[in-house]
Amino acid sequence: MDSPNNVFTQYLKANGIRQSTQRDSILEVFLGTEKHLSAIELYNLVRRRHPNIGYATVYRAVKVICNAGLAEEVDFGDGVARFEHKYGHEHHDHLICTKCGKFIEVRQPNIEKLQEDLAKEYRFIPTRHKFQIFGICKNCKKYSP
Amino acid sequence: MDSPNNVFTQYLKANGIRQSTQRDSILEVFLGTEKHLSAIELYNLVRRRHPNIGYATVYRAVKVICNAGLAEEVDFGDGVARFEHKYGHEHHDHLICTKCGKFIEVRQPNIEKLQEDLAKEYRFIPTRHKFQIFGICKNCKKYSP
DNA sequence: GTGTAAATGAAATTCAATATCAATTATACC
DNA sequence: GGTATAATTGATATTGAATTTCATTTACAC
Repeated sequence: MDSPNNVFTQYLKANGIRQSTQRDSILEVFLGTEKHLSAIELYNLVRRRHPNIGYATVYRAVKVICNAGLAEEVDFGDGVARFEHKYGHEHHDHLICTKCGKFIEVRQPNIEKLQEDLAKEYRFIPTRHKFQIFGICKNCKKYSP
Repeated sequence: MDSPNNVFTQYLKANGIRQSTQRDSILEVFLGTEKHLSAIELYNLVRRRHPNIGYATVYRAVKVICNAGLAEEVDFGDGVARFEHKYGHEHHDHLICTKCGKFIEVRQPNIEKLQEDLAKEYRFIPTRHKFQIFGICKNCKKYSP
């Protein structure tokens, strides 16, 4: 099967990385969220189940999960690395409100075309992209005309 | 006239910020480069002329220059904030090689259209965007087939 | 089971970003 | 031009996330 857990196990085996109770729990908790979590936020969630887990363990596990292709880092420009897992998510981009900090996930298939065009022109092999639009969301617009 | 120096002076006046020898020099040195500089890199350049200038002064000046609309922050995902001035530059996006770290500036006017479409759909007022494509540049491709 | 190499968790370190504060300097007003 | 005062400067300290270190524990190949 192609469940995230199988993908993860296979990735670990293929790279000589051992399975561990902690890392499995971290992945499980991570997949159970639908948020963009920083390492510390995920650490705090995992600690509910494993009060003795160390921050470094969570920090390292997130890196492994990203390398396994199950998550990716997103950056909203506030100096904190956040991570979103890809289970049940298509790729998407973000509208980021510079007033309240909220972000909206958006899908824009046409951007793939732009990426291909640029890549071809520069003989560049693209692996991923980030497209972020900064501005004022409709709520913030309302309260400061 | 509309020279960067005039824009800067006007911005300062309009916002009750004083003119200073140091800040003027920082702007001058910054505009004289064509690179994406971190605050420390710019600091080291400015120090050639002003050996006694403090890092904090450069750091603060860069923020003011950005607020004046003369530069913007770019982020290549390495944890260091870099700045590029806009004098003689149109807006552009970046192809970033994940192997050698080099980046290519690209212009892609169609992306403005995408931004407008998304903004309209979500009633979002966009002020700027970042579009980054990560991948392997043609040089790195050559040396690792 | 046993040996060994990887993983863990606590703590220390690093480093950019940012804040603090006394001394200095630019500007508005006289 | 002189003066008051509020912003700027530069040295230094602080913050906070990211990352490293290392002794102990654990997974797993044999």
